[in-house]
Amino acid sequence: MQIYRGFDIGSAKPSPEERARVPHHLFDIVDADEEFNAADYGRLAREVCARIRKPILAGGTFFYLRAFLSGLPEMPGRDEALRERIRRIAKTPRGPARLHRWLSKIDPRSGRKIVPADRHRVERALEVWITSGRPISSWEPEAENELPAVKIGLRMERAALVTALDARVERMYREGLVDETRALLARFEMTARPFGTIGYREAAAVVRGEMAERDAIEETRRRTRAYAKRQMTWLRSERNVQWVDAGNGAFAAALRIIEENA
RNA sequence: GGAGAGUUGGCUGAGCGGUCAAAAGCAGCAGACUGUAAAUCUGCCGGGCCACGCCCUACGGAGGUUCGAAUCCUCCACUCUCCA
Repeated sequence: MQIYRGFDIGSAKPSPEERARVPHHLFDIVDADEEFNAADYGRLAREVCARIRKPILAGGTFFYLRAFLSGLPEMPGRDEALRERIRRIAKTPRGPARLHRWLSKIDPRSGRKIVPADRHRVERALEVWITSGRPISSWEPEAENELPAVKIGLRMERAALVTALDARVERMYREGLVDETRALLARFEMTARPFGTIGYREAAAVVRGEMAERDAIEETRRRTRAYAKRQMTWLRSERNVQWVDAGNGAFAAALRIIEENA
């Protein structure tokens, strides 16, 4: 989210002061209507990190982290025209089931792993098949060549986390998330990707008069909590994570871990 | 004071004699994650078991009708709307 120019409040970008103090990279690098994905991020991040002595990655988009640390298999990229065709089929009555049957036929392994309702994954798997003639599951991830890194996971008691999350959403709306969204909607199509994300999806509904701000805040809080939970799930299965309690001592504890591993 | 509507699992809310431990959504918990990833999706979700079957407790309370009730009847309690 923070790669998108103009999507500042809802993506909780660090302030200009913070960014002046510590050089930040790969923030504000694309507009909302430009195509950008995890593979792009992984490539760019590797380039940037090669120039930096001690790069620190901060964030919770762990798929992007993986794309950076481990890289994604060398398979075909995104084909917008093709995706459009697949999506058209998906919109027909029994579309999703048909697409999934097709997938199961050309790639039984993916058919088993991906459920028909998971439209993004069904779409991508078919896209890879159509453009390359190879099932997506035949591309093995590069074996164990993860970039060396010290992984520090912040940990917080659930109740305190929820309180902090709620306050964060409240603050975003107070700081003008709806106005920011209105201005962005004037520049980009409503279908642009970032308008579908937590915070912006609801703020956009407010701008369009489809949702009361109170309800939008509630919905954004809900989705934020669910997102935090997904991040925890991901982090729990991530290997070699060193856990640090969030709060006052966190920074010092993290530094200690980094020095020990230097 | 009169007329009507309602009381369902943590919440919202279906059900209107059996197939109901009770739809659906939310919340909660767990999980997945190969180019949309702050996206997309999955499972569990009253309790207890020697668990693909059984037991217990459940649909405001107490009785009743029935082979059988969340569903019908009676009374009670509470809530809401309208008329006074």
